[in-house]
Amino acid sequence: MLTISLAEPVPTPFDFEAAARSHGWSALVPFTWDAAAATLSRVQRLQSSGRVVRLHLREGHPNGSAPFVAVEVETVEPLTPGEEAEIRRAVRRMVRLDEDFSEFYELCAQAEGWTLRVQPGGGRLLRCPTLFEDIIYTLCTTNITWAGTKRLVERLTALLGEPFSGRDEWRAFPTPAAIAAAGPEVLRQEIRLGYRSGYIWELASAVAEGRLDLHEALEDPTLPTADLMRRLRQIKGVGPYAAATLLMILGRYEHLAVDTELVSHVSKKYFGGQPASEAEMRAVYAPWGRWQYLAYWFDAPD
DNA sequence: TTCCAGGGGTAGA
DNA sequence: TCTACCCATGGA
Repeated sequence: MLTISLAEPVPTPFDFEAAARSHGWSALVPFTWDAAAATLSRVQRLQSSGRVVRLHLREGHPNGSAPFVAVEVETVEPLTPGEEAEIRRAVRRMVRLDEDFSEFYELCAQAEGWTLRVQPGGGRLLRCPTLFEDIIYTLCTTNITWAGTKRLVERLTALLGEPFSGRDEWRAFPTPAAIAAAGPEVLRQEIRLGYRSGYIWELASAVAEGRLDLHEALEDPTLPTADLMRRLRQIKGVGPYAAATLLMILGRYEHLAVDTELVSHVSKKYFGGQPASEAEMRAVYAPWGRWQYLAYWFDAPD
């Protein structure tokens, strides 16, 4: 077994722990968060080669040099340059090293009467290495408790994910091809994805067969958000909540994901525990414009 | 037993 | 665009 160390440069300010932990994704396998070591780990199957590696990310502690994310790669064989490049891209995507939050920070500094829990360098919400994985995670958060979401993702990974170095307990998130090959009945009866089974199987099949290129269709920074929203809603199983969540994943924060958590928070904090209409709830965060998802996300409970 | 969860599709208006 | 109604599963 080899351990290869990489250092990925980060923008300033940057808060690694906030990036890893502000979003619930870090609690979904194959992510694990080690609080004592402040380390985010993930078993990862590299798309370029099919090799499965383990990644361990933590904050670099430079002596006078530029800050970085320290990446340890556990691998059975040395990495090719292509594999190393893929890992660096995955790290940059996961903790959003290429996203500019300066306007959001300025708004936070000027926002009187708001108590947003954002530290300098915060605001980054963890993503998966690929959009496909983010979409499956998101579909597993609809109409279910958070404990249920964790169970679904655990079973999906345990049954269909590829193990790292023969270790059953360390499996990568399943590929579209593995989910497609399993078929909707396995998803329904063994992984117990319920009514999500058909949606997830359809999406995985479309990606595996090359009928849908998620990166090409949805990760185009020049595409207007309204068009992105339309494309996301064409995915079966993606409704208003999931689409807004995925727009957040894509770095577009102008739509609120209205779910029971948001309803509960807004009712308690702004309406004295009384019910409010969706329009009234949206109006609370409307002043934040294209940053309203983050304003809600980091809004202090009371 | 019943309700409902970090909702969404479909049909019908 | 809005509203009923149905959809699987599991915890409370």
